[in-house]
Amino acid sequence: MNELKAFFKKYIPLADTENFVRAFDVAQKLKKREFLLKPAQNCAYLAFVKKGTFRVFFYDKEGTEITVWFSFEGMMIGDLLALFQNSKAIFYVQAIEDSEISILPKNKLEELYLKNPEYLQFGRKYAEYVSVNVMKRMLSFQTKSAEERYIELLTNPNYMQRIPLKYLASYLGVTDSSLSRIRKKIS
Amino acid sequence: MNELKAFFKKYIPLADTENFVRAFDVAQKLKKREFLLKPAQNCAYLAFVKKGTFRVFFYDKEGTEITVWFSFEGMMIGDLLALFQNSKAIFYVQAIEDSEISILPKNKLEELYLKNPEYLQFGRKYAEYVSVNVMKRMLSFQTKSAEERYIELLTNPNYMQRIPLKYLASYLGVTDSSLSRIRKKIS
DNA sequence: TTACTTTCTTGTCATATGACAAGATAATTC
DNA sequence: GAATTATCTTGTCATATGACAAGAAAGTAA
Repeated sequence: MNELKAFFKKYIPLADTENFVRAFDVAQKLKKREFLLKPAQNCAYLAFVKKGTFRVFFYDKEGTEITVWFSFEGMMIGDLLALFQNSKAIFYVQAIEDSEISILPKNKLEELYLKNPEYLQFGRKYAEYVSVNVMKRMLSFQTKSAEERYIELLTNPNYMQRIPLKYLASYLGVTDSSLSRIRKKIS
Repeated sequence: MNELKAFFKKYIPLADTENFVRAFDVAQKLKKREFLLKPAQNCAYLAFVKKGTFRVFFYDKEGTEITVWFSFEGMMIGDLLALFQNSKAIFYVQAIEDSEISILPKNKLEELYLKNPEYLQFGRKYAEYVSVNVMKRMLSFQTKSAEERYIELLTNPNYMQRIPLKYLASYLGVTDSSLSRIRKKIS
């Protein structure tokens, strides 16, 4: 549970994380390519990545896979769009490597809220944390070229060493041939 | 206060909005082009637009104005990136027309939290609401062309009739000459 | 009105990217 | 190891967009 405590300490400071962290289910394993979630499924939970890598993606109207988000160990993963809208899952969530997660079911979370209103802060802080991340990513789309966005990722070995180019390309908003050319140009 | 109640009813259902809405300060007027906020200022509040139009913008490294967001009457406005990060303002918030706002100061909000833990849900629901909006805008950048994004806006007369092309252009992530050409092509 | 400022359009040229296709390279499975 | 699949690179061509500049149109103020 130490990784989880570290996550909260870093991103979502709470007065008492101990009990909160216990609300997560025991770890669960997923093989490479296995799905944690598919569209239309019930997604009333958040998952914490203990090991491995996940991606969130969907198919656009042309049938092309669009990767929206990645999560590496120490981060949360889920269909946040659905979670925050209280809808069924919209995206696929898939393990890119053999992975291990702990799940925090929504109903357990609500039990905690009743026990201790201080935990109500979790929901707010987490949503604010997500907002900030998505805003930054949106701004990078609005103001930077694919090349600049790629260069930003270069500093993070997780993206460079663990994510296949084709996933990275759609995450950056370009085709894989374009990203391949960008790569060539930079090196 | 009816517009405010309508906002909460529509976007952030709370058991009791009455007292919550009273926490907003009395209306305040801003002339066209006037600033509600500038970078580095204290932004410990959220504003509700009773009348008029606002935009959130900044200058990129080339010195070009980039408009990040618009708000029309019935919507909230503020430097949410700063608000959620507890930092000083990062963006300019400017009235595009003569406008009227009501401010909800953060400290008043916190008083309410103590009075009634139910209000703690506001912070979460608002941040989730913002997340969803920003995610959708991010997805539209990731998967759509400037032309498609512009076509989406066509259905909303607020954007078409009240926002100068040059603001719209940077909001869509293109130059104003490009947007002018897109417009021509469509008509 | 007249002058001035702001906003929008258009022209030219260079470049980035997409679509599509063919191969090359690497990884996985049997 | 061989076969198969997955991943990445490269070529060609068409198009969208940016940079820059000039001018038209609309709005604002004296």
